Amino acid sequence: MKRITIYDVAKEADVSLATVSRVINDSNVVREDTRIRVQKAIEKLGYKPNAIAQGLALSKTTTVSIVMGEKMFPYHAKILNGLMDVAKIYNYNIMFHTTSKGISRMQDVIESIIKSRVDGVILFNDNFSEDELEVLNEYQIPMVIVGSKIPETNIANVGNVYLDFEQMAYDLVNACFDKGVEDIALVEDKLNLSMMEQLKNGIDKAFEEKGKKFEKYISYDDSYKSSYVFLTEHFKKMKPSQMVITLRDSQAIAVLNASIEAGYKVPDDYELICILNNKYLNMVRPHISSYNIPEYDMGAVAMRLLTKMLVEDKDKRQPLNKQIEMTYSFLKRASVK
Amino acid sequence: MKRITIYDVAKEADVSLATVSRVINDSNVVREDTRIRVQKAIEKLGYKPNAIAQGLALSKTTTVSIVMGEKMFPYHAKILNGLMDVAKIYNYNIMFHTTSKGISRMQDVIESIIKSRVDGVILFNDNFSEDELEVLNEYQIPMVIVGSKIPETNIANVGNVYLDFEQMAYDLVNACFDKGVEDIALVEDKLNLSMMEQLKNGIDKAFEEKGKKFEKYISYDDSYKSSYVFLTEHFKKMKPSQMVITLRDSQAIAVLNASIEAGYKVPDDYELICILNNKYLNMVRPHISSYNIPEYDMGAVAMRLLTKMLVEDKDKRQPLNKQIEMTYSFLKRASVK
DNA sequence: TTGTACGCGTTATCAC
DNA sequence: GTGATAACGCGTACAA
Repeated sequence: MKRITIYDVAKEADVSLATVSRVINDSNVVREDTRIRVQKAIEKLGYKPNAIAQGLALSKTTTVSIVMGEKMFPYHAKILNGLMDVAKIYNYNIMFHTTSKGISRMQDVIESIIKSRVDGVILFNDNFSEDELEVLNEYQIPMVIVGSKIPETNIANVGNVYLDFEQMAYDLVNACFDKGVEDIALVEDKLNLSMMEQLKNGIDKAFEEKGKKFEKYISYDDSYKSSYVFLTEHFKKMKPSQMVITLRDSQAIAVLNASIEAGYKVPDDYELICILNNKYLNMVRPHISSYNIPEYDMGAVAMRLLTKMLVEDKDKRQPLNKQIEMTYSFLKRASVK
Repeated sequence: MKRITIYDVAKEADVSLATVSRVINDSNVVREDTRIRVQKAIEKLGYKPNAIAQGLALSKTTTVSIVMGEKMFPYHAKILNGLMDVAKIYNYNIMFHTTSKGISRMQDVIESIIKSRVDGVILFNDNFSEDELEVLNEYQIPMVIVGSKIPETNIANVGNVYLDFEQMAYDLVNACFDKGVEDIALVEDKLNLSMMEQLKNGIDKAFEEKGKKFEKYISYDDSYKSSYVFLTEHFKKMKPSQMVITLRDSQAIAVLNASIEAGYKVPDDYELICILNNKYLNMVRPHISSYNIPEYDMGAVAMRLLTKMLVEDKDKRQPLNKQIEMTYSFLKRASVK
């Protein structure tokens, strides 16, 4: 079966291809009866415009790339839903790229993004360097980084939709101080080191202001099969801090299980908070406290920001605010007093 | 900054664009010194071939679409990893589409797949009808369906990488019968009705062969906030079956929590199995038994099959086996005796 | 080995 | 309102 083109439709409807093109693109200069004739021809032949040819002719692909660490999949699910839903509204196609840790595959991803001539890029703040942003910037590809706050940069055309995790941690620690809780631990998550750093910065700052030094950053090397295995050992030797903070459910539940099996009780012996919320925190006993993060909205806002950036050139009325901070709230559950 | 094209490179290297094209595509007919000259020009100008134009010239986009239900993201993460890794090996780009339940957005997805002129499609066996496959087939788009077994179809160009969930359930129930366990329940999962049906078919078949009828299909309507809420009520009124089977972790953990809180003990009072494995099954107590499903491999095999199908026309040596059944094994954990 | 010219399927700018 | 025709950027027979 021959791929049918705009020429075939033109012949079938006995018009020129220009007219067919007009019908496709809803140009209102075409007479009603010819429009109908063309529509019928399109129907009859099952014609679908070739987006590739359109892309070439318009220098616009109506496609945006999304780049995500391959292990972050389950954790970014809701953000992705937000991204996809808004993309659908604006009729954007999505090219999806994953980066694997270790070997810097980010280079390859960037390469294919540039070759694909996508109109814009959404980056998760997992794993990329400023240099890599610089490359995308040279090729004039607008991008939005979603997740955590990125450092000040002089790269143009970069948006950022974020939560201020540093502030979150800072406030949390100060709230602890107010309650007289000063023995605070933070469990490392190797999957998202940039977020860990921001949390740690916030905690450090709070401690410093108190004239103290934060020293309970719980880290472990890869020789442990899992954080649970490590923590089981850990709690044999020492008791949990008064307040234990983790980033993801896995670490939180590992802390909970390991400590319970070591004879500790939550929240009587210590309190536990997991920064990133998900349903599993409610499936364990006691339920683990967390933060209500507007994940879906972050995705939706990020994609909407990107679409705005894509039309910014043509539509230079007012400067676009490209730094959007999202808000959160604390979800108090049984794991804290 | 002007988008630089193959012409710019040609001028810079003082050759024709044909030669540049040859260098890009590793044609070995080009002399070494001119190749180097061209390479240098490419470097200097930062030229990246326009994949859109290539796609138009070659009628080939080197892109495949992946279609998935938007809620299935966390559950298909590993399959997706397999898909992405193999796609990367073959240098395929990925267009990502999600379908939402309710309003049949699948139509829109198919529309954009056709327009995009992707070379092939990977479909998760979540939510699509035979009619929709038929449309893709009319447009000659090779596709591979991954997940569960699809019914016999006379649609050409369809591959299937699957687990035989019906057989799995059938074998499981018979194993129960052998142990004298005949009171078996299956908890519904509305997120994946096609898999549920296959499981139910297997159970029905085993019961029928025993001259009995399977009647404990535990279903609940959407008025319940969650399966946990429903099950909490449920176990107040009746005790768990000897063997409870669920599809996903959420239901399994809901059963576990609700039953424990109702005073039952696992596996003493009843046994529990969750078909789809994941790490959370090991985070609850007791650990929930499950099946070891080669998810990553399913993705990898599916993508590899698709790439083979894409070159099949040119390379018609032997018929390709497009029905690939994957194997699984039982993961016995503390939730069974 | 290299260059010329055409085709890939559209959109947009002209004329008419 | 409609129809030629030149882009868009590249691959590739064919010619040189």
